[in-house]
Amino acid sequence: MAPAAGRAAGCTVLHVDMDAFFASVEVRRRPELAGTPVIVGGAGNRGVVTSATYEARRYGVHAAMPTARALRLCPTATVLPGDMALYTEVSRSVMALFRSITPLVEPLSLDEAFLDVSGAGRRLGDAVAIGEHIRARVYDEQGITCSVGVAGTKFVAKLASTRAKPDGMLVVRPPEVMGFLHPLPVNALWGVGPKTEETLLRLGLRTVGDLAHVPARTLQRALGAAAGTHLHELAWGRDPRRVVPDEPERSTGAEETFSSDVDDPAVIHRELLHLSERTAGRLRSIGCLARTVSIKVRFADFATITRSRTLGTPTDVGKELYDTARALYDALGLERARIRLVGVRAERLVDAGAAHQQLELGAREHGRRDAELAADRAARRFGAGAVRPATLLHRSGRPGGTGPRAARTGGRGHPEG
DNA sequence: TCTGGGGTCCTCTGTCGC
DNA sequence: TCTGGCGACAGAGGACCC
Repeated sequence: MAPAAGRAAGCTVLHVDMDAFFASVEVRRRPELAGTPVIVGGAGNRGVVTSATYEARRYGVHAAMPTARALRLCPTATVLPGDMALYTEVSRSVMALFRSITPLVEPLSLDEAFLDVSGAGRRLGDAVAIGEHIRARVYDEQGITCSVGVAGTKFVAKLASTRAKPDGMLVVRPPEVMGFLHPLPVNALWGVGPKTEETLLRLGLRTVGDLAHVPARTLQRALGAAAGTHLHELAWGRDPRRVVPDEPERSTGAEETFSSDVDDPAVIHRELLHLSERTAGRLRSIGCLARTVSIKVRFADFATITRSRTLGTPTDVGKELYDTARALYDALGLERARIRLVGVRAERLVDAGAAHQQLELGAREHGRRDAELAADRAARRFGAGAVRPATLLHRSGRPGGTGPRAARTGGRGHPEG
């Protein structure tokens, strides 16, 4: 492994990952919190940690941990609800910085991205120089730190940035890949979570090196053809995936956990309407229509089911998503079952521009969609929720604590690291 | 020590048309 | 007319990621 200095022959992929992103942005906004444990996450009885400063992590706090437990481990921590609008804005600036270096930027989430810098060398030097340049500029312009992994493949670059954290950079040249990879535990590999790790440990496979030295057939039998082949390839450092900018979205949706379990169908219906409106708004904002609508229902015992239906005509209209979502829910025939969470997703997305041209031929009814577009405009001007269906007017502040969690952290991901 | 929210991908199964 | 094989597709669920 090369420290930052030195040439980066064969290394054209950078993985850049912000350190404790949400928490770092909060500390930047409130400098008096610098050097103290800060947790960003839901503060309600069902909230979880979204991001934590390294000072909090020393107490064992980590992402996805219930906030209540995190506070037991680290009672002095400051808990903040999170500000997705701010994190999105910082993320946009950082991604714009990356794109000023190379057009080949593939964002993975708000706080990390792959960069292919094979074409940027003449201007800015080799991948190592570019990595240092990025780290300096992110700190100067945003006041937060990031870590960078440099390698010849995406997955080694990602592992390298993880090892470099916090506020570091690690270069893994092609001849060094096996020495870097093989001592790592199997769960370091992308795609190995708790279940797969358990299966691998049962086979006596503890390290990436162990995995590399069993026949691919063994892994395929244990994990399925795709996963087995994939992991075996990764264990030998083979990852042909290129850095691909502007991948189209495949689905979008919204879900809510109630602050206490709900058994009233009227409350569930109202929530499905709200989630359908949110999902439709997102579809319109990304210029897509959904061919399939799916719902998710999580019961009090955490058992989760999904149901889906493909529409005759793709849509981005909240009312149409809701009609399907409600029909799917009603078809479950749940008699006063205690429900913890409901969700609505729009799947098999198609480009709205192309689809609408076809819809013109069918002389579709436009009234509802026009009304929702007008609501979008009102929301942009006066704020979210400025216009909403009459049945949702009394949604907030429902008594009995059966509404969605009060302290929402929103957004995707735990920008950890 | 009780488990959020937004996603992607894969596998299995059933159905349908040929 | 019935049956089986096959591919395509839809639906459900699981695992995983951030």
